[in-house]
Amino acid sequence: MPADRNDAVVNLSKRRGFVYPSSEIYGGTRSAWDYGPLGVELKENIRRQWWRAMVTTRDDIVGIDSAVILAPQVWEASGHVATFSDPLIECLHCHRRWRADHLEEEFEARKGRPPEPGLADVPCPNCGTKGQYTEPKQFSGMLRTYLGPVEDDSALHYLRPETAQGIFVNFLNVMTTARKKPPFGIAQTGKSFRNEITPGNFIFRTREFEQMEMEFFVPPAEDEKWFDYWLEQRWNWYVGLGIDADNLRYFEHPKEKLSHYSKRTVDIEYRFGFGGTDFAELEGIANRTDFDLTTHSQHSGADLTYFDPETNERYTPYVVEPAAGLTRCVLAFLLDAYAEDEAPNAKGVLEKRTVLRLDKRLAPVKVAVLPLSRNADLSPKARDLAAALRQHWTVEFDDAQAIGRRYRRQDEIGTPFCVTVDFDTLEDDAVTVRDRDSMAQERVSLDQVEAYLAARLVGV
RNA sequence: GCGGGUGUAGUUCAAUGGCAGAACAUCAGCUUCCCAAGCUGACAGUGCGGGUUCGAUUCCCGUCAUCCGCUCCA
Repeated sequence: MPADRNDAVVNLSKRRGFVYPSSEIYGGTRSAWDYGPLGVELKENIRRQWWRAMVTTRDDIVGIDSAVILAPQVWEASGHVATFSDPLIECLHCHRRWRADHLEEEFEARKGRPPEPGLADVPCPNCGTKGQYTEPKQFSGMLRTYLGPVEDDSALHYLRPETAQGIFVNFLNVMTTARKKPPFGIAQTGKSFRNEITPGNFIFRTREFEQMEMEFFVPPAEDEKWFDYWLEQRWNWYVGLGIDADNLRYFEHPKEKLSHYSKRTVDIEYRFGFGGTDFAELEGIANRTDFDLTTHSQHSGADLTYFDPETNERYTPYVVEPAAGLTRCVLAFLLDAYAEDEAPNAKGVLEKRTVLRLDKRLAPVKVAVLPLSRNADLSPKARDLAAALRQHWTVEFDDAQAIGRRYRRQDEIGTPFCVTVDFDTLEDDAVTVRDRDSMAQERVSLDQVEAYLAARLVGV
């Protein structure tokens, strides 16, 4: 049911306020999506868990928040201006589009001879027509903007296509001010922008998206050891937050298709199940070698080497980079949490129940306070309780319509606990706490509710 | 960007060259109401722009969005 599940999740996202089409009242723009009240909570909870796992619970990684718009020289040095664009050609006969370099290489490879320049003999893989293509057109993956009053070349700047470069250019700053030495890491989350040819599959591929990247600087000889370490760490992070391991897999990039900076790249893929995709990339772990620090050193003139006083050696650190898509994580966690089971209704008939089995740490709302009915005696008590709990967690108060309906509403957005104030509460000062997954209820005295929930909401 | 499909309440679907309907959802109210119950009521729609026509949601053109494919890899 992956296709149905995906439709259901897209639908739920809109209906309950996780994700909306961007600029919807003007017809929408396909480049991006907006995150609603629940979506922003989920996204920030994912970010918080990542930051906690990568930064605050470790003494070898620190965080930064660099600018989206960096000096244009950064992107020239990083190789993005040169290589982050593809030569696209179109067959004049069938109008299919191809990457000129790929077409040439594959054709020559089949003939078993070294590449010759030109596409004169190369047949269109679709219709077979030989050599009839438009001129190659450079399609840049970077978004441009012009800073200042004059739109000329000197004002041209780029929106970052990855957060990583903001880390590399701050390598010296961080190393000296945070007093770190390799192996150590610098982490950053934030927006990145890519002029994707085709955005699509809901929030999977958008032109504006969020990343969670960490650059781990290590002695050159230790790169492979740390690469394996992060491969395992990152897998465990997903599984630890509830992703079904059967829906994850590693994908080793073939050597000949590696990015310009990479010695080895392994993706962690999730079974998104969209359209033509089955598994698709959630996070890429790359061995960027000393490529970035070396090139920035050459272009800027800054010395980006590290001198190790213990071994008396000077070296340019190698970099192992786990780069995750935060917005893709939102989608993966939503898809993986979505479940339908059965629960009896008021008449004892089994009915479908939709429930997001999100990890408690990720759930957008932790507790819902629900007076059994809208009643002058119950409401004040329930509101006071909600206000008290709100000091610690995200809390919803809901007294509209039947109690069963309200439980289901909370199930659908993944709220782990519902606290019900009923007429007995007025006598015994106790409330009912209901668990999302088991639907089991427990009577807890009012002065114990906070402690009861705190014990079950650790690490949020 | 190219080829093909699709655009009707929040959602899922009807209908029509001449007043656009339903279900569910939402909101208000009633029933001491613990798992989507019942009853009453309310809000709410032809993606946008142009053309043909006395009249267009319906036919035509454009545009925007979306789905499938080529390509993009967080």
